[in-house]
Amino acid sequence: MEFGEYLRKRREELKREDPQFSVRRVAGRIGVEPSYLSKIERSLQPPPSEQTTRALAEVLDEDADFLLALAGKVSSDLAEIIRSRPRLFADLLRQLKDMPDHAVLRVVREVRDGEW
Amino acid sequence: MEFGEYLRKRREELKREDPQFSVRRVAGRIGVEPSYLSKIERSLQPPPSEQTTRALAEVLDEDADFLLALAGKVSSDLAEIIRSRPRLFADLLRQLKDMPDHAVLRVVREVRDGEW
DNA sequence: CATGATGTGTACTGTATACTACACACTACA
DNA sequence: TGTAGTGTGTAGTATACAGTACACATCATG
Repeated sequence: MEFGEYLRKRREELKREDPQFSVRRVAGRIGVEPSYLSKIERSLQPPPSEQTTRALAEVLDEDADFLLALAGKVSSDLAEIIRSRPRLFADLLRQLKDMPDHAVLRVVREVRDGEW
Repeated sequence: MEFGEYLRKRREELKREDPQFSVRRVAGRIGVEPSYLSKIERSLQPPPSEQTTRALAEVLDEDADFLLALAGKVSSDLAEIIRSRPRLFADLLRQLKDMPDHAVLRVVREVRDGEW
């Protein structure tokens, strides 16, 4: 699903329970013009900046990394991590690229549990 | 060290052994104007596009991921990997962010050697 | 039935990105 | 001494990014 399409679906869903989730109100809360948000939701504009996407994620109670991915972006803190040790993390990611989720999760878990 | 500074150092180093590595010749090989490359090397221009940075890496026999990192960028194939499973890889990277190289390398090695 | 809120269309803006084009002064060397 | 090559300065360009500003028609309701 596209970014705009997803956004509209999610916002409409929340709006059914709470009229606060109108285009205008949400636009107000994230600090952009209503017409701009409207266009984004209908894919007449490309996804907004990382900052605005993060604000949207917060308001719509969505995961920021997920929403940024839909927007075709990668969180700048992740980019920063990679840039700090590019060869190391590049190798790691290319290695894990096609591994099933559970295998990757195992790495996360083992590292977190300090088995190193 | 900055991108431009590094570039110049590396090119000059190669030039000492081979006059092919003049600003003009290198610019020609990577497909940009000499004055543009000159300005980049003196940090009068920001680092070039990913494509041009890759071409530079090839000509200067440098690691592309390393050079892209110096340029403040992340390889688009890595961004693509993250975007394919954003929450998974975001967790992974934030978890490994402060781990020493050898710990991460151990993961890379074990995955490569098929112990999964 | 007036009033407030809603979604959207049109037009425009400022800044950044990623360069090109060309002229110029200098150097090497045949 | 002229000619080929070198590095660099100035000026300009096309495209993308990230929006704003405002008017308009529609809808709901008190």
